[in-house]
Amino acid sequence: MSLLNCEQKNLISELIHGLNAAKQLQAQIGADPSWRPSYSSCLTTEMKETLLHQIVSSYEKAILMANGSTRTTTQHNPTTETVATADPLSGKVPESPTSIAGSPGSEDFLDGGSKDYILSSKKRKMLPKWTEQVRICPERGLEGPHDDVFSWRKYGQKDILGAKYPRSYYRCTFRNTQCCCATKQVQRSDGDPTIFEVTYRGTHTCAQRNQPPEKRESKPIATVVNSQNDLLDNLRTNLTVRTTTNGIEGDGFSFPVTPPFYSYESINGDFGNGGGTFCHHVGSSGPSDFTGLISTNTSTGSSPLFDVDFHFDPTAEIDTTFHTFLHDTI
DNA sequence: ACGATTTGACCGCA
DNA sequence: TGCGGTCAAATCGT
Repeated sequence: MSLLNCEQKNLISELIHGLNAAKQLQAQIGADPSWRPSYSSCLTTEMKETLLHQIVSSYEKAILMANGSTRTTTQHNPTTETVATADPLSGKVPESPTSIAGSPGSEDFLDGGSKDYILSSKKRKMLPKWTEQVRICPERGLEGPHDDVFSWRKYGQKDILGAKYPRSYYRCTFRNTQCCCATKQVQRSDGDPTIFEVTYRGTHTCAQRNQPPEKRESKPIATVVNSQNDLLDNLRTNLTVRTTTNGIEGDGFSFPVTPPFYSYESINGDFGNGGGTFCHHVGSSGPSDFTGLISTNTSTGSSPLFDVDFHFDPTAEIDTTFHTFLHDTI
């Protein structure tokens, strides 16, 4: 498989990941009671907000991947933090998560043994990194936040200086078989033992995320109370969606920087300054169709990443909107 | 037998 | 040189 095709595959996977989160949210709002009924009993408002965040994260990662796949150079940034703040189109662009993680077929994974470790040691620093604070449900016990939908394999544990609890290291179960180099670190909070800080590195390139959640090994016992993704936050800030109707350019909008990302508001197309909502309420008379160009703000102008035919229904729920995006862009 | 976990050792970086 | 991250052999569980 070529690198490009692999990145396209990952892009689709990312979008599907978001779709699955949207479906879970759909179940929570009662639109689809058949979706994981056992899961709903443990969900709180915070968890629903988390699902919303997963949707926007997948959406943003997909955009970032699409941006990365359009470039032919393999410029590396020295640190993850630099990646998070780089201008996606200025030439100082970060590797897309897919490229950073190393696609199957890239030189990272053609090497084995100690050489792979030596190489990955440097490249690991360039992996996208974000941290979530996960609170375990007391009724499920204190065995740890093994709640996310991916299958992880523990490969180490360390006592951390100044920390009351040891830090556990996990990698994707399919690291070897599917060249998925996603890792996570889990450490229990000193202050509140019911809270685990989970630091993720790299995005999953394995097939896990393509599977419906009920088919994965999943123990939904935790509630994410806060999450941060520096890379995607910056991308969100720099994103603007330009809209046109019948070739006439309309008001653009940006993605909100602070939650609620998806709360629906009737703001009649005012999405300026990043303070609007994702759902574009074109008017009060009903559903409207228009074409959206997703681009990034740069000093040298914007380059469209997608030509997207949106169909926004002002009465629709967010998952419908995201679903529409998936169907219209792939 | 095979996969997952544990744990001491090793390595790179600040 | 100490700390964090990872390796890999030993051990455990199914």
